[in-house]
Amino acid sequence: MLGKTTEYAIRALVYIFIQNQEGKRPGFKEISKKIDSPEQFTAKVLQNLARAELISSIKGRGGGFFFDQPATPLTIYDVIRVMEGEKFFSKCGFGLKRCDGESPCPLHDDYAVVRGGFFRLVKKETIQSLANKINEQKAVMTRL
Amino acid sequence: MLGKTTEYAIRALVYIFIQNQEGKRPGFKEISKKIDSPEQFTAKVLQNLARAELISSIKGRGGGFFFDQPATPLTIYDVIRVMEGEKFFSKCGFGLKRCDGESPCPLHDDYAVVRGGFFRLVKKETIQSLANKINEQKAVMTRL
DNA sequence: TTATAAAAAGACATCAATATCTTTTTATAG
DNA sequence: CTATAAAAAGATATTGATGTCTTTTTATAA
Repeated sequence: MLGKTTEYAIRALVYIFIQNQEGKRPGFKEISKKIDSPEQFTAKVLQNLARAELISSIKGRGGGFFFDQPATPLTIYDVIRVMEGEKFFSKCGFGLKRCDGESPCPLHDDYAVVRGGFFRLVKKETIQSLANKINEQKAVMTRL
Repeated sequence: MLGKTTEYAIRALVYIFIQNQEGKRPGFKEISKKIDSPEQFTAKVLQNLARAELISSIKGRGGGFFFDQPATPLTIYDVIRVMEGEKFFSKCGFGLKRCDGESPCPLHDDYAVVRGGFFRLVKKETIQSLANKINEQKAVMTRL
């Protein structure tokens, strides 16, 4: 479904958010260790997230990654949009270049339902809500 | 969602099925033209589908691709399983190597619902049902 | 039995996603 | 001001998905 790069992004954001709650600003080495992702590649992903202004970063001693507005919910939808692009949510399931109610592919109607469910999911869940589940030990961050 | 290769496979199967209904056995050149896919690559995809016994093929003059048992429904699920592998349906949405009710990722429950919807879709729809929609002009095979 | 048509097979080629390595820039501590 | 810590940037590498080209095998028709 999502590319690895997007998965790293979501996991990294959740980890950063949780660390921020404790007043810390983790760096990419720590993050990659904790979310089980390749170190340098994670640095690139974090760079992209910072450029897209989903997070902020500070260079130099004591630097790291953090949320400027931790109270503002950041939906998984927003993360996917930044990482995968907008068309991710509209691509035809049958592979047609164009596909709509006017001249639909044979999967169009059923696929619209499933996609709608996915859309609601990523609009409902946020980095904050995922972090809460982990804080409340209703979910885990990693697993061997 | 699905890889291009799988999309070509599904479109090709639907086209072959429709042609078979008219007593014809299309070859890969005709198929690739009609489903808008690269010619040689489509030949490889068809080879794989034949090796997996989802279709049969005949070499030589008058040869081409066809369904041995056109009356036996072939689900989209079966096609995806052959093309993408079984794990396609169980991969964790958050990217964890293992993820289940015991120690779920923070997307687990919501994701299970969406995936369930997708699973029902691909188990319900078949090459035959897609072909019917096209025959009845309720859907189209390609679009520029 | 030879020419032809078609799929199968094998070898490459290209491109995007994923990943690593090195150098540069920036900030802070001492 | 110098050493150090950290992110940013640039260059390169690897891998898997996608795509092409050439040769081989198989079947049929004439």
